Amino acid sequence: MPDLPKDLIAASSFPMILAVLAKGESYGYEIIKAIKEQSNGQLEFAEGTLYPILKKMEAHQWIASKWYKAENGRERKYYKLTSLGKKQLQTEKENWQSVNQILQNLWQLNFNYQ
Amino acid sequence: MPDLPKDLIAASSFPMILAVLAKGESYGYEIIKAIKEQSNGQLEFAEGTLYPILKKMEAHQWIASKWYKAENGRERKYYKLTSLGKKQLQTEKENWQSVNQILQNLWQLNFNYQ
DNA sequence: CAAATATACATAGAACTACTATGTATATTC
DNA sequence: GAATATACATAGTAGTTCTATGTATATTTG
Repeated sequence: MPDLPKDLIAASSFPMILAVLAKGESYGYEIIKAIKEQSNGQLEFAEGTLYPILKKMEAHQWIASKWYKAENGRERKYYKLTSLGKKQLQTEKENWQSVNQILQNLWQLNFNYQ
Repeated sequence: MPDLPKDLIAASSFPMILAVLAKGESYGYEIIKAIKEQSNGQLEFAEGTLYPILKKMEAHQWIASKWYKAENGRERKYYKLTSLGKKQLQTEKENWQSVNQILQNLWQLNFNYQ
């Protein structure tokens, strides 16, 4: 299967990451893994892609971070959704659903014309 | 309803325009109107947005254009899907459906946790 | 035990893209 | 005749993305 186009990955990155964090707080590396698993390997965010997004979300106050120490002593930066972030997740979802509905309707028309 | 984010509009522009042309050949201004109607006004491509996209699609040979003269004597540039374009429409659709499915699965998980 | 890999976070800047701003032009409406 | 709609077009600015590269430590492998 061909790689997904960059613009589509970019457009879905925010809703996707917010959705992962809605399941529970998580840290960068684990978020990457969760998305890879959820997409059966179709999507794999590089760290250099993910951390700027997390930084931006934090700047928007959609998420908040906190350092924790893992069992092996490693430091991990955990992110969790804020109430603002939950609202934004809802907004991202509605936006996506809107565009998706428009596309599905158009494709339905295409199908009917075939 | 708030405006849709630019990145989502950008990511969906190609599949959307290809889908409009799958219904039948059309010209620029009419494509803009078709999308506006199909989206109940949520989406409104500016000409400065549309024509570079059409140009790019033509460069990819997904569409072909031809000048026709309208009833009032005005020249119109009609675009139609090529067989390559039909394949690309299918690819765009599959890509979108892939990402959409990933998001819907994640949102389903979110819903179950609420 | 050393090398390789995995884990974990981070940022600069080059490359790329989008779309606004602006343009030309003619038909129609007010 | 002015305003608006219709019709097509492009340059270049602004913004964005993500690659490349970095630091660092734990674990696995040979």
